[in-house]
Amino acid sequence: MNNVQDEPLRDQKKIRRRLQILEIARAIIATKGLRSLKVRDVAEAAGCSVGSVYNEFGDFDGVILTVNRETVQALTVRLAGVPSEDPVHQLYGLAETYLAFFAEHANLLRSLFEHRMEDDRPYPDDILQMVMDAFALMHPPLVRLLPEADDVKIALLSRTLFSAVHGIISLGLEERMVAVPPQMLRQQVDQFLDAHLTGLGILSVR
Amino acid sequence: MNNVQDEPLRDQKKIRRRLQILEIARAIIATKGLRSLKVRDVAEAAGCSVGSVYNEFGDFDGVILTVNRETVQALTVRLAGVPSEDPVHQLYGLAETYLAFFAEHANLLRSLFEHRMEDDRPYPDDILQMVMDAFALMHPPLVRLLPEADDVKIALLSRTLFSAVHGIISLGLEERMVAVPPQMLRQQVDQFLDAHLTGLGILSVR
DNA sequence: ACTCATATTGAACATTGTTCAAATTAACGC
DNA sequence: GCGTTAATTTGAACAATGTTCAATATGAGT
Repeated sequence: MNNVQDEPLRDQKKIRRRLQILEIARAIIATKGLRSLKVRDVAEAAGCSVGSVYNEFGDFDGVILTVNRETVQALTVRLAGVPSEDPVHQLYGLAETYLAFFAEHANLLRSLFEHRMEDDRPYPDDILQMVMDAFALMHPPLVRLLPEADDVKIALLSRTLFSAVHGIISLGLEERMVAVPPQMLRQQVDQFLDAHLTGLGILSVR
Repeated sequence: MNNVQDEPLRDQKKIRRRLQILEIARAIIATKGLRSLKVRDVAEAAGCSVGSVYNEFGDFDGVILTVNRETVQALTVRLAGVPSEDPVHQLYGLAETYLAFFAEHANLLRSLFEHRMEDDRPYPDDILQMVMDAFALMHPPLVRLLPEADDVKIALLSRTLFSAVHGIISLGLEERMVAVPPQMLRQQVDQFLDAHLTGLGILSVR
C-alpha cells in the first residue's frame, strides 16, 4: 500500500501545496484571463513564497503549462463521455460537448491555444500529443461512417473537422468579435455539421 | 494643396517617426512574435526615446493595435483583389488568398486575433468592424449562389465559413500543433470547401 | 535530542511598461 | 536674425512583475 500514512510529512505538504497553487492559478486564468495571472498573487493566495512556486514548477510558464495540461485532460474526459451508439449522433455530440466545455471554460481554452512560450522555446510535446488524442476521438465514428476511407484520409478529415469547429466556436465566443449568443452558436455548429456531413455523403440531402 | 512643403517641419518629423516606429514594431512582431516586442527595442531602432513612443501612441497597446489595424487593411486589400466573375471560384479564391496571406504573415495575424488588452479594456471597435468588413467580402458571391436566402442567413453563413476556414488555417499553421505543410494545407482547405459547398447544394455531388 | 539533508523563504535583482519634470526645439512676431 | 513662447522630446526615475539564491527553517533518521 502507498496510502497517505506512508508518505513523509514533507511530501504531503509539497503535494498539497502543488495542488493549491494549481487550483488558484486555474481560478485566476478562468475568471480574469491569462494576462492577469501574477506569481505574487498566486503565492499569496496559496500562502507561500514566490520561491516555492519556482521550486515546484521551475518557472512561471511551468504553472501555466500544468494548468493547460489539466484543461486538455478534463476536455478529453468530457469528450470521451459522448455516447457512441450512433456515429452521426456521436459527431454532433462531440461538437456540442466541445462547445459547452469551451463556453464554460473559455479563458482556460484560450490559455491552451494562445499561450506562447518565452523566447522561442518549443511548446511541450506531451500537451500537443494530448490535444491530438482529444480530437482523435472523432476517428472511430468517422471510420464507421466512411468504411472505405484509409487511415490518412480519416486523420486528415478529423483534423479538418476539429479545426473548423474550433474556429467557429472560438471566434463565436470571442466577445470582442461580436459574440454570438450560446444558443445561436449551437445552432450554427449544428448547421455547419449538417452541411458538411451532407457534402461528405454521410447525411442524405433533404 | 496640402503637400509636404506646407507641413510644418515639426509635423513632418512626427509623421516620419510614427511611420518608422510602426515599421519596426511590425518587423519585430512578424519575425519574432508579439511576445518579443519591447518598447525599448522599438525606441532604439527608431532612434528616439521611449517617451516619444508614448507621446505618439498613448501606451504600448496603442502601437500593437495600430499594427493590427494595418494588418486587417492589408488583408482586406488582398481579399478584395480576388476575381469575382464566378462566385464559386471567388469563394475558393478568398479562402486560398487568406491562406497565402496567413502563411506569409502568421505572427501578424496571431497578433490580430490573440492579443488581449491590459486589464479588461475592450478591444477597439474600429478594428472589429474592419474584420467584419473583411469577411463580408463573402456576401456577394454567397448571395449570387443562394438567391433565395435572406440577409441574416447569408451573414450567418459567411461568418461560419470564415470562422471554419480561419480555424483550419490557424491551427494548420501552428507549428506546435504539428504544422501541416502549406501545400497540403491548401488541399485541405479546398477539400473542406468542396464538401461544405456540396452540402449547401451549391456544388453538385460528383 | 542532535545532526544533516532538504525545502522554504523573501530580499535583492532583472526586465520591461509607464510617467513627468527638465531640456530641447520649432514656430511666430518683431 | 533674435527673443519669446508653446509644444515636443528626452531619459532618468518609478512601478509592476518574473527570477534567483544565500540565509533560514524544517522534517527525517539515528
